[in-house]
Amino acid sequence: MSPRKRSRSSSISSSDSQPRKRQRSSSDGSEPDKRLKVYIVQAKLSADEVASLYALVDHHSVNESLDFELTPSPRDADVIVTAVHMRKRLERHIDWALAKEKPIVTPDWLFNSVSAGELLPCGKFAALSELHDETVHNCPDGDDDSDTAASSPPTDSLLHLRSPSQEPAASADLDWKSRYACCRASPLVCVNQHLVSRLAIIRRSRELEDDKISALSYDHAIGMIKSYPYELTEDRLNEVNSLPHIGPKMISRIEEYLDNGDIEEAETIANSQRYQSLEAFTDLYGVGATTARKLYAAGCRTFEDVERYYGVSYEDEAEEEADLDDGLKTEETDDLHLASQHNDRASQHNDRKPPRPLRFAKPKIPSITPRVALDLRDDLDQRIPREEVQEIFAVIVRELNAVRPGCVATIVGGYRRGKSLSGDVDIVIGHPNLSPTGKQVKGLSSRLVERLYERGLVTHLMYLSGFHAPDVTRAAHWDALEKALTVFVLPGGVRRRVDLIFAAPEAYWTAVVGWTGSKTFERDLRRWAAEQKELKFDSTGLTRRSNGELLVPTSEEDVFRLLGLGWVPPTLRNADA
DNA sequence: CGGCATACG
DNA sequence: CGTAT
DNA sequence: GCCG
Repeated sequence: MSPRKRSRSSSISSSDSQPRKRQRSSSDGSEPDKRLKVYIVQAKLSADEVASLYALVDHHSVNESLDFELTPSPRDADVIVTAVHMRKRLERHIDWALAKEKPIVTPDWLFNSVSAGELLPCGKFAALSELHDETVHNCPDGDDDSDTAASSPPTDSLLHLRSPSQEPAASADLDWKSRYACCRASPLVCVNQHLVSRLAIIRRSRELEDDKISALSYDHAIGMIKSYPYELTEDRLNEVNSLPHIGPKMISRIEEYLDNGDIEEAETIANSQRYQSLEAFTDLYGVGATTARKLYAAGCRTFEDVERYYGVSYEDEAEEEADLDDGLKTEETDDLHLASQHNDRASQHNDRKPPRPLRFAKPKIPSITPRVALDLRDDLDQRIPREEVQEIFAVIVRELNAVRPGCVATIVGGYRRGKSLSGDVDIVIGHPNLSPTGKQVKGLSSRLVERLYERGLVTHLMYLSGFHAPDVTRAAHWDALEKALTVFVLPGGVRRRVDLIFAAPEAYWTAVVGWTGSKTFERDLRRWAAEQKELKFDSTGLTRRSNGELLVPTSEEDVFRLLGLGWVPPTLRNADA
């Protein structure tokens, strides 16, 4: 019942000079330095909103005049933040009786409180009108006086929130002439997108033909053009010619494009049987460029050929199969009772209908085999609309909270960069309240995946990992990251690739940055860290090259700060074609 | 002329 | 060799 | 294929 009164004002913060405008009216003083516990209902929040809110709470968890902390359970919360506005919807996350005892506010309350530098009255931010009065009464700011004082600067929080379209201003020191993609603004679609798409064909061909270095050069050139802010014309050629990563070869490509509206080699490649076949084969999970070339060399041109190839080889031709199997991943993980691999003929039957628990053993989650990959292709090659990404995310968050309440999750990958259609769903899951070294982190991945499998939501497990730090100094954090690459399906839906990345608290923000992409953006982040800052950046974190010191960012912006980089919003990290 | 991101199964 | 960004 |  009693709303927690914050009584902390003895801040070490130097920026604390400003007297608090609004004193705790009823400072019962009994509460010693209690931080304001915030529970965030993730439902109906976009990945960016969740990330922003988390950043906000996290950033203001120490050393600020406002100090928040995340709480795993709504029961312990001093305030509940949600974008849900309907009772029914909220009841799926919070018991109604409990809800009546708490202030239930919109994310704007948090944002505006932070910009105002004080806890604002809740009245204007009640998430459910039905609970307006309770919210006002339980508000952690002064006691009541609902909306009167809210004349402050409430609206239009300066802080970023909302959908990816309403990003915060990109920082001023972005420079489209930089040789690092992480210093430039790369929109999803650029003004010279058609040229980019032509170069991307050549790039892809180089990759399929195992010319990685040439492919890399095209990646760099494409990245430069993606962030070049003007439409390319003859009179801009000089300028473009002086850009990093644009050399003689690229310039000649561009000139040809300006002259003819296309690039001949790109056309030729795109029309070639070989390119089309290789491209198609690599759509199969587990088939990369090398295997694709092998299949082509073996005479395959279409999926039917591949189907026949594997089908035949599985039934009858053991020898021929051995060759290709080398290129297809298959290893058993004991942890999770993976189904036996394709080498085990007996497992071939259970492809399509997974969740049939065997009587005596724990159910085994089917893993990837060439046969499975062929069966999954029809589903997995369909792209995923943003709405469904959110739906999948909601389900995962729901199940996650059943397995371990209080986890924080955010959608990363292409979705976060603003793509309207995604190839898969990438979710970074944090454990804000688990101790870094605690065992509670470990195994969360398998427990969640098992649960999803039992409920028929996960049909296959392509990959599962714990994390092993390469560095001795990180021995204590050897389980800082776990990955589960799954095939996920909503009831009656299309099967989708869903990647779950579990990050220990100290690795959370680097994991978010690392998994938001794009690929070229990430490579350049690492190059920048190494070449310009003597830092090492990987998904587990940032380390100082000299002494191996692990730097722990407290927000996504902090990652950029620590790297000495200006902020690049996720939607401007689309350095790839 | 060496290097090009980084790690894991 | 494959996977991920 | 381009950079330092």
